[in-house]
Amino acid sequence: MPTPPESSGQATEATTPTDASSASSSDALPTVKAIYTDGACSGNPGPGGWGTVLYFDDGSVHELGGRADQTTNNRMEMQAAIAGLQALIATGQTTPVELFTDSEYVKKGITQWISGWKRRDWQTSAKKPVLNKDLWQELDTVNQAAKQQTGAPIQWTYVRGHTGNVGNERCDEIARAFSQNQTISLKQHPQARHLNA
Amino acid sequence: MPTPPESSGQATEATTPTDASSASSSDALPTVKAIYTDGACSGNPGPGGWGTVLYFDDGSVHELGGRADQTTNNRMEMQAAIAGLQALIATGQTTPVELFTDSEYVKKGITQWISGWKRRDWQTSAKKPVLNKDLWQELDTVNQAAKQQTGAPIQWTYVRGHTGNVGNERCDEIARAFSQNQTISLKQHPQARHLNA
RNA sequence: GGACACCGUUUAUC
DNA sequence: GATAAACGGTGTCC
Repeated sequence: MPTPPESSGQATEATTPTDASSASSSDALPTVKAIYTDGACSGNPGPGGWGTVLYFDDGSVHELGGRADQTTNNRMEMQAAIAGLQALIATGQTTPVELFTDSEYVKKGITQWISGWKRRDWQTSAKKPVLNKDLWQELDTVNQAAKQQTGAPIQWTYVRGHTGNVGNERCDEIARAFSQNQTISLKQHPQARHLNA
Repeated sequence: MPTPPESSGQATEATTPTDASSASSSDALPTVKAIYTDGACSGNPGPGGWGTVLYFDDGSVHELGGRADQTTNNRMEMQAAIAGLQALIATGQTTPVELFTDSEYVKKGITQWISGWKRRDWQTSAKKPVLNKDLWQELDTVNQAAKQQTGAPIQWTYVRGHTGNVGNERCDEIARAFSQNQTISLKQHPQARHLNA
């Protein structure tokens, strides 16, 4: 089983169902209703992983994950969101989506703080350089592209971590598995294989 | 364990080694090479603490700390420096010393700004009264006395805070402990007990 | 306008 | 216990 490449949206060990149970035999993808994301990092900084799950309106799901050898918790949280939005964009979907994260850093960063950072040329309110600027810009790009394509801004929703939320727990599982280089079976939508970056 | 008195150079809970390991059995103090200082203040203004470490040329150290119920960060930074120079003077040492602080306020205040303040009768360049004049005058006095005694001006050196500098980090620990009224063991040089004001 | 420091808060990751 | 990051504020000076 190949290890997923560094820090890229990548699916490992798809369950390869013999047939799509809920998607009938059509080639059309169901609609993405929700995206869950989470990041993990052993040591922080240290080896990290991220997990993302797309929930479709027919009840099916598509799971993604990735890793980085040396990273931080916050970067992995961002990567998870970037991968989710990239996959969403790849579906060509034109209806709005809600994205769930347990990171206030990611949620507030993309919805509140980023406008100030642009205004101040990527300086924090304390006049220090904004960290993870590369990923913030990437996230900003896909966030705007998703808004454009779906006709509505991504609805960013914070969910408290480790409180039993099924979507969040599953992403946590995926993220942690990738961060520890463990193999994990990702549920992959048969009509969504092309979403794996 | 008694709480140290308000705002005085005071040692708590000396390690009371059975013997001075590196100072042999002589009564002579080793030479102070460096003095580190730091201040802390919960709330700012609020309860504050300061920490000072004298580093001797034989590798031994002598630590000091103190607190104030209601003060500011800058006053505590100044107190730490005053205590360090008072202790230096008490040793009777006649060789030059370097003093490290992470406060540009203290460093520039004593090395650059104070001459202008005296010239302008303790008015800032904006014609407002210089604050903390009491401590500036005290610091000026010990700074000059130390220069006189050691034969060279104190070398005031700025060190960036929280960047892993061992001396600075230790002073930070002491200052914060005193500001929060926590007990902390100060390493005390056996031949330097009299340095505790 | 600039600089340094000192806090307070929040979430996550270990 | 510690790190990763952001926000808000004060203490002080030039």
